[in-house]
Amino acid sequence: MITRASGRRRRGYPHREVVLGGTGAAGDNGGMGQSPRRATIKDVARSAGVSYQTVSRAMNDRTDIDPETKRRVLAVAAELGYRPSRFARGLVTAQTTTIGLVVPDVGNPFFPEVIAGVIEAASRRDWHVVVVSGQGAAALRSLTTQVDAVVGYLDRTDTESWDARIPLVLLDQEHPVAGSGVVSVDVDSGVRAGMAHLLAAGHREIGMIDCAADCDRSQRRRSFLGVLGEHRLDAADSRVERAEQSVEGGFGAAGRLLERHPEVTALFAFNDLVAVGALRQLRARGLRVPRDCAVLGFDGLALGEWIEPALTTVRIDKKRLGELAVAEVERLLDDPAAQRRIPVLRPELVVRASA
Amino acid sequence: MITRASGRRRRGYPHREVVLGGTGAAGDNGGMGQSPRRATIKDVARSAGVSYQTVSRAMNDRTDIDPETKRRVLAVAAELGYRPSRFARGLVTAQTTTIGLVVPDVGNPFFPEVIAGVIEAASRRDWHVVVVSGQGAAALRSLTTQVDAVVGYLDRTDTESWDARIPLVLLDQEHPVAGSGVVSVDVDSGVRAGMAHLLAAGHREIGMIDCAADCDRSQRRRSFLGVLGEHRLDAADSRVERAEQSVEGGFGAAGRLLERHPEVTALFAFNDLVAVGALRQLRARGLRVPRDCAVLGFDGLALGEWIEPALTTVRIDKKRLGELAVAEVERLLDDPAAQRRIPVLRPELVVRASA
DNA sequence: AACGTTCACGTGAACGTTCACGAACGGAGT
DNA sequence: ACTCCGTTCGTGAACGTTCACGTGAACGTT
Repeated sequence: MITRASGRRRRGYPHREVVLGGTGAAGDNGGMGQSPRRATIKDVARSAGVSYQTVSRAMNDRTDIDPETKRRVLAVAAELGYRPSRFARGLVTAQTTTIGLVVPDVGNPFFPEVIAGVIEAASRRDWHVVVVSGQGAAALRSLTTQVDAVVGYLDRTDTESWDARIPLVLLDQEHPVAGSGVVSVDVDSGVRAGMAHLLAAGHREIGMIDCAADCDRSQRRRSFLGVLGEHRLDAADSRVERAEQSVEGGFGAAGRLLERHPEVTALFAFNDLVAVGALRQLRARGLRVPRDCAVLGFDGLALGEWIEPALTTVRIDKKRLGELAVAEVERLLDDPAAQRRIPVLRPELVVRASA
Repeated sequence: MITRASGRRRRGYPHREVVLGGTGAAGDNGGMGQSPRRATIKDVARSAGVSYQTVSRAMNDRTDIDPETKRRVLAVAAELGYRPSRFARGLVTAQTTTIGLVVPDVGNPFFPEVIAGVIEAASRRDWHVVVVSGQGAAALRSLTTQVDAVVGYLDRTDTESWDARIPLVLLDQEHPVAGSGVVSVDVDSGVRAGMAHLLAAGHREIGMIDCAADCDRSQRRRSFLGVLGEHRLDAADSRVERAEQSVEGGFGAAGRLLERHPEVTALFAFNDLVAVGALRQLRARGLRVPRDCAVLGFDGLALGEWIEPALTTVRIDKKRLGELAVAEVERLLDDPAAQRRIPVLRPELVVRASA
């Protein structure tokens, strides 16, 4: 009963892939690999001599289909390279929500831990997570059409062109954007806990390695200088050195700081990565940690306990940060106009060997 | 004011939404937290007194729309909490391909680096990446309906129930699955390079910390024992201790190994995380590295150069691993029946302080 | 012989969006 | 007056899938 030869070719009207191809033609599908048109369920049906519904039944392991028919349909589907369109399917079935996650740099171990937290929280809700890395603004735009909401560790500049078409939850951003949610970290209390520890150990000459100038998170420095001021200590800005958020950045900044202020006996770092760099700088200069100079990190990365000496740090519960962000997304998705009550995560001092 | 109300509506017949709208539930939107039905473009159109096409124009910043109309439509859309369905949109516009990435454990820094590689390679093609972590089988199934292909660092057991509905590319899996692609790592040559380094340094009593028993990657051990045999050295299996792939696992396994074989002067670890654990164990026992006992890692994680002593290791170019995997996906997507030529990644010995 | 039942399969109708058209309108130009 | 044009908007028709039915055959039951 296979009478497919005649009905095979449809009309000669130009399929609109050509028009739309303008978007994709730019980069991908390089060279010859042009697939003229993706096989649809109807192509399979026609080729197998059945109706599209029967194909659907075969593909989805449904009943009401003869095993022999099913086998034949599946064979034809395989031969044609048929893959059901997830868009068409998603349109008619229950739509699983997908959230985007934007992180600036997967190289910094902080973010993988946040990613893990977000993924875990999302999968508890049967949600999916699209992770994009690299510079925010472009990533944001490309996500907007693909996900139901975005969680992002973004700078202020990245969110400037946000159209608020879908909910956005910012992680630890000191400058919230109108119409977006925020999960905040109580940096001030964290810095104070860390500084209290340093002061209690007798340190009076404390330097800080802050993030780079283009980073818009200044709470750590403000709290740092605030604490010094409250204790009537020299709160000169010159004791604050800026660094890229990397081991190399911390290494260099610690070097510059020690050149200018050899008297410092403790270093407070913007994050653990920078702290590790500082640690290496101190070792390179033959200084013992913590005897000659103590080092205090921030973030509480796992690697802090693997290095020597183990890093004293202010830990942020990244799993929980992710969970809170996802919960915030859920709230925003349910009711975009809901009352804003910013969840705040309180960091915790973890005393190890380095301070 | 606009005087178009009468002229524009030629026939006032109720759009047949009435049938659908008959679900009275749709009316009480916003009462409880439950959103009974998501607002569609037609809801916005009706509420704003325009056609759905005009709403579409407003939402997509298109021309052919009066600024005033646009403003009103957008206001209505915001009020109704309207968000365009990405499925409906994806159905009609160019479908951006999305790939899933399954990694067993985001806690192991190896995977974030692979993730970064995959994401980077994907974004070069304007693709999206859905990252799922945790146990494979369930994750795989949930992904199948959401993505166009899957890249996974999976065990054999995870892929057993794979239906091959969409392409699957396995990372460094020694047991490929029928109908899936593979990106392989030439573990043997890596192990040999590392062992050659140890042997050249005079080590003869070499122990190994392998992965746990339920891990199906045995190439490292096979090559390790093979090299020993070729050099007429004691290739006793007793010098191979198994460990969970974590710092703690390596710590414990190194302890057990040293108890049984105090004579070993070098340790070859399954991966860098395990190697770091071994390093800690050695330090805990007062042994100097590499003088008393050398340590050789595998993977080439960034953290290897941050610790003390810096870890000598066999580096896998994870960026490239991701790139190859994505390229493989592209090939499979283009032509599922293409000739199989497994890309092989050759690791490289990085000599640092620990061996 | 007439009538239910089950099995295997086909037929409209959605789902929500964008695209290709065409139409109404006002303001010019001749 | 007429045509012509640009602006602004609406009307079908896709896109590819699943769902709720409907249908015909084969088979048994009354």
